[in-house]
Amino acid sequence: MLTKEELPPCPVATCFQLFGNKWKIYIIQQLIEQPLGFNALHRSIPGISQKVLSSNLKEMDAAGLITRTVIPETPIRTEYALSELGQSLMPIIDSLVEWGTDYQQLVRSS
Amino acid sequence: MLTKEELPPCPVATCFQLFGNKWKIYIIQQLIEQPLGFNALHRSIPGISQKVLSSNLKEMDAAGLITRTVIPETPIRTEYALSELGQSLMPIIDSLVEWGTDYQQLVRSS
DNA sequence: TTAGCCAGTTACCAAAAAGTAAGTTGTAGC
DNA sequence: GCTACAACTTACTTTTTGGTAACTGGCTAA
Repeated sequence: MLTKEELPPCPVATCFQLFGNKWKIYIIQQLIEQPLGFNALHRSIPGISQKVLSSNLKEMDAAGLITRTVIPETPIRTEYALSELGQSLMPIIDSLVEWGTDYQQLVRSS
Repeated sequence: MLTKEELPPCPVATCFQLFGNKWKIYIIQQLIEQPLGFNALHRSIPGISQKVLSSNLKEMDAAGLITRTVIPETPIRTEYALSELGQSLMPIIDSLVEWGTDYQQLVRSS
């Protein structure tokens, strides 16, 4: 979670700080389906670099949106999953998908 | 509205292209209250520069989210207002405000 | 005629975000 | 000992975005 000092006064700005870029939303969308390891996540999001994936995962973990679990299998794996807080974003994601889909149809039919 | 070529395949990416930065959301939030002229809008959003306001308004007008009306009063004014499409974003804004507020309370109480 | 308001634009600079590609650590199987 | 895989990190460059501040141009009221 953010500290009180990092928290913007505006609720919407808070949202943007936490998940206001396309990569974070894509990561959340992937993790809705199932928990994934780093490389699996990397493969499932076309175009993202390892560097950007890594930094976004760190920020989302710090924000409390996802969990990072090291699994002592062989080879050792790291599993990223949505936290409860992350799950609570699903209605927002859903409404974005719905609105975006409607807009696409509007454009395509014009 | 965007053209078919500018439209990303992913609905969420479409959303980000149209209103995926804090300034655009702030602009929409201001215009929910009432239509505003350029300078009034500029004064009502602390920290935004005229340049960035101007370019964001252009993009949002092109996307069909807002309307731009020149009013032949003296002095001549330009009025920016939410279009019907822009109004349809209100549920998303509302859910962002709600989620952001909840998160803020979580942080403040921890 | 000069000062002021509205609605911007322009040129230039700084900061933030993202892309590229190679390197690192650790473990395991052959 | 070599190869492979998972999970990253690092150094460097490019692109995008945003900020500063000054300027334009139409109109008006004193």
